[in-house]
Amino acid sequence: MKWDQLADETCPIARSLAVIGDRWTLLILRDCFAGASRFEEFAASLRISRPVVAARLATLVEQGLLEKVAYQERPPRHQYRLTRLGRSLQDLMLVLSSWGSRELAGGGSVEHVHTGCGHVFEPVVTCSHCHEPVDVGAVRTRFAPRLAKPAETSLDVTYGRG
Amino acid sequence: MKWDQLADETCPIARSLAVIGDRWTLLILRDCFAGASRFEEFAASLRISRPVVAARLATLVEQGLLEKVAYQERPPRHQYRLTRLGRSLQDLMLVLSSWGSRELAGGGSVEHVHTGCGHVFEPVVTCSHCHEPVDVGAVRTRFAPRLAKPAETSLDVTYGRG
DNA sequence: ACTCGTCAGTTCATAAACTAAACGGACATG
DNA sequence: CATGTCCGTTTAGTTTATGAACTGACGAGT
Repeated sequence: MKWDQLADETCPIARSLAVIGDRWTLLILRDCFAGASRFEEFAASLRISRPVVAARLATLVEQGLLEKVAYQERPPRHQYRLTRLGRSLQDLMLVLSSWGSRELAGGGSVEHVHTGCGHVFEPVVTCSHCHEPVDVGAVRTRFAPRLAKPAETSLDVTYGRG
Repeated sequence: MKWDQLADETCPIARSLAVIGDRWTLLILRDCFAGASRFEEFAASLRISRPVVAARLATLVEQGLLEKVAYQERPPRHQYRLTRLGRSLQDLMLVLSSWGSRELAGGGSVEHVHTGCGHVFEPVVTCSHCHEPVDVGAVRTRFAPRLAKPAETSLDVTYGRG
């Protein structure tokens, strides 16, 4: 499988990763959520090579996660801003941040404040039907019936085989 | 910044990506959640080069997300199974899958069933304090006070500058 | 006018990562 | 003894990323 064929996969995880699965893309988006908007900010924050910053920003604009907005004409200057689609990754960023803080060495160096209630919080993934937190192991994933097809390997199983 | 320095960052998103930010790692983990456990299953499912499959599985074992368990001695055969740490990525996988289904072309080709209530559901990220869904834009991220330090660029802002 | 600095990239040569294809060993089957 | 399966490794070639330097448009200072 080539990287750029991933977008054509049926699996939504594969399609998501085709957009944000690049090594640096989520770090660029993190900086966007943190308020960064200019080329030099991303380059300084990530300390990766400038061609890569330029390439990633270009594809993010192309994919509609960021938009390039001119804020002055002379000299031409613009900022990269999150679109609605880009902002829709907030849930993912929260869960990713929370996982790293909870599970990895280094601990929780950042806090998230819910402006709705004003408190520091951790994201809790709940069920849209019963509103209870979704416990580890309490999920089965299957092909949606309308698209069911003979799969190469069945996905209609829980994890852990033996 | 080099890829392998990411694990030493303060930011939990950077540290998370040091573990799962590789191009293929989340696809391998997806297959694990779907029940895959053997080398040939991963190689067939991902259709990426076998050395990369071997390398990714090895680092996942090293990082403690998978464990390599012998299931027969002669010939020596083993399976890769999710550890507790690996299973703790369930939330992330759900949110990633849901985002792809909702926001990207291709639609929702898989469904998640919550075995707690028995219904098909979408993951909803809620606030651990007030239990309300966390709306887009309703989050501020800041350095945790005990680790507050003069940041190169302040992270204590919401997204969208101008 | 001349030099310096900022911003947003691009170009270039080199270094790292990935790739397909073939090979290896340890066994099982026929 | 030949073939097949499983789990990789080796090899050689291609792709991608890297740091460093460069371009170009402009503004500020002298």
